[in-house]
Amino acid sequence: MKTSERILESAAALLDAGGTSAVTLRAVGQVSGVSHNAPYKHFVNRDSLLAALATQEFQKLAAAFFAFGQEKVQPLTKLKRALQAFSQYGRDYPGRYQLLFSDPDIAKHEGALSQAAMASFSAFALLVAECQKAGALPAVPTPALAGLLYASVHGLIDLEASGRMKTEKGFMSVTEGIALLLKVLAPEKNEVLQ
Amino acid sequence: MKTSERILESAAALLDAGGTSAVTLRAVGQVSGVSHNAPYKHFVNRDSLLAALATQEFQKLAAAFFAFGQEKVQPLTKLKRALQAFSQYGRDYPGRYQLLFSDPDIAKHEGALSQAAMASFSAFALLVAECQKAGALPAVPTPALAGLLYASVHGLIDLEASGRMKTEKGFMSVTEGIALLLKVLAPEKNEVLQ
DNA sequence: ACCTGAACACCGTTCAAGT
DNA sequence: ACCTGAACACCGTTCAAGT
Repeated sequence: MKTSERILESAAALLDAGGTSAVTLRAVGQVSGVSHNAPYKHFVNRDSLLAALATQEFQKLAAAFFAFGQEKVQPLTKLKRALQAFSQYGRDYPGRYQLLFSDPDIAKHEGALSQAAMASFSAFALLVAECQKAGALPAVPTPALAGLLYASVHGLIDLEASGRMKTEKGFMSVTEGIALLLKVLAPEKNEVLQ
Repeated sequence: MKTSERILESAAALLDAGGTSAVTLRAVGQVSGVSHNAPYKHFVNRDSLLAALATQEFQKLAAAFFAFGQEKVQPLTKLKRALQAFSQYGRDYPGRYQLLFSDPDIAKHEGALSQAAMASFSAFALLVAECQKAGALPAVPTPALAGLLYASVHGLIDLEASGRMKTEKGFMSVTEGIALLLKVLAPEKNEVLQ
């Protein structure tokens, strides 16, 4: 395994274990079995290392969305599975999820990272478009509908993780939120919601 | 003006100008006209200073939501104004917004901060409940519906800021997203959407 | 080509001392 | 009670040197 791959792997592990502040070049070096500035031989600096990691993760996400599109099931089932996998990713890899979707420094990057992020959203939008064609989602502009779904699920994941939706009376889970959203979005409510 | 207030004000300014990493105690001290460790006389450490700032901001947000509830207009108009103000806050004070809703270290805090965050969401949920009573929103459980709305708007703000919803074909604005969500949520679609 | 170790500037935090 | 300045450990980054 190449050193650069080991460095990315170490960074991902540290990120999920202790958040972005735990990803110090010294810790990355130690976990990877190299010195604290060996990473500079593979990435221009710490920020660039994190950007490379984010790019890789966005590519995985796009591939996962694409794979759901290939399954031989109803379009709405594909979309539900994709949404489920999306929220599961946020739960399993909170550090990486935060890096991809809520890190302002990472968000500034153009080029490969931005391209990979766009590709992820485009792959997701394809699933939405397919549902619309099948009449399972309303015939509004696809980018708007896909954006709303993407944003809502992200918001649910983010707020669930931060506990910002708790009240005295109750709170909301990501799964419930997605179910409610799909329910209100269904053109024929009684048919789609079992 | 008390030193502790000046410190919080300086921290807020630095936060919006350069993100959380720009809020160093040395910079806060300099902007406040005190030494780099005077903050320790008012807050136990840097994290606690940021938590105090977040608490203050959540209280402002809760007060703003409450104020919209007092206006003499239709319930749905109150809600729309509140959502509009919410997204405007995210645009005007990106650093503070990120601190309140997407900072994992801040999210861990219990006590006053957690209480203030819950109070903000509760105040928002009241506006949603009023819309439901007036028949302007569906009669599903209020925490679920309020949570979905809160999460969706947060997701739209967050993804718009990070540019994660762009595609080759188009992208989505917060305002459009809110409008679309309220449109699909309206029980009598034709009536509510003008 | 890839890596190491020393060095530098910066930061959070602690501590002794000042009014 | 409130503040300051020195000091310490840690971090990103640079640089000269090693294979």
